[in-house]
Amino acid sequence: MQIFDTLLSRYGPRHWWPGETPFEVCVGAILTQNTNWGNVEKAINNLKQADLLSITGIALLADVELAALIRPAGYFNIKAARLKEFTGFLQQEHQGSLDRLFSKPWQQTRQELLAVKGIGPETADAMLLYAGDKPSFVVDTYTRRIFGRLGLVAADIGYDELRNHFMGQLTSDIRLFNEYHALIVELGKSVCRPAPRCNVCCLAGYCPESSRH
DNA sequence: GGCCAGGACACCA
DNA sequence: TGGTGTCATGGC
Repeated sequence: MQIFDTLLSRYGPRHWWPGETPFEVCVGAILTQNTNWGNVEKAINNLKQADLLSITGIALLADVELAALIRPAGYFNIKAARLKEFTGFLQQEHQGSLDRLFSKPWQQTRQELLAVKGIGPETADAMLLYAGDKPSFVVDTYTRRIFGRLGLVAADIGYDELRNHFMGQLTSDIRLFNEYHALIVELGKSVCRPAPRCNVCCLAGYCPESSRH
C-alpha cells in the first residue's frame, strides 16, 4: 500500500478507464494489446465516426471493413478477428448484452472470457475491472517490469502468480484495483523503459528481461 | 532508421 | 511444457 500511496500522491487519481461505455472499454481492451493507447484512440474514433461502435455494428461488419477502420491500432487483421469473436460470443451466449455477461459471479465470467479466442488474462481482467466493475486485479508488462526491478517479485513471474501477489495482499476493493493499475501504467509510461539490449548482462544472466531479447 | 507500445496465440522441440 | 516467431501501425 505504501507504493500505491506514493503513486497516488505523485500522479493523483487517474479516473480510468478512458472509455465512455462498458462496451467501448471492452473494445479498447482488445485494441490496446501490445499497442500504444494513442493509436487505439484513433481506431476507436474511426468506429465512432462510422457509427459502428456497438455489438451489432461490429458483428455485422465484414472482417476486412472492420480491419480497415481499426488499422491505426496495429495488428488490424488479428484484432478485427478478435473483436468479431468477442461480439459473436456476446450475441450467442448473452443475448448481445454486457449486463448479462457481468451479471453472474465474476470468477465465472472470467473463465468464459478466457475461453474466447483472442482474450487472454490481462484483457479479461481489464474487461472485468473497468467494464464490469468487478474486483479482478489487472497486471501488465509495466507491473511485471516495475515490481520485478524493485525486487518485490521474480522478474519472470507468471501472470496468475503476479496477480495473486496483489490480490492476496490488497483488500478486495474495486476502486483500489482500478486506481492501482492505472497508476502503475502511468508510472510505467513515464519512467520505466524496457531494459536496454546488453550482451554483457544478458549473457551473464543478470538482465531481468533477458528473455525478451 | 530503430525502438517501443496497457498481448495473445500458433508452432515446434 | 516452455521457448520462439508472428502479428503492424504510429510516435519519438
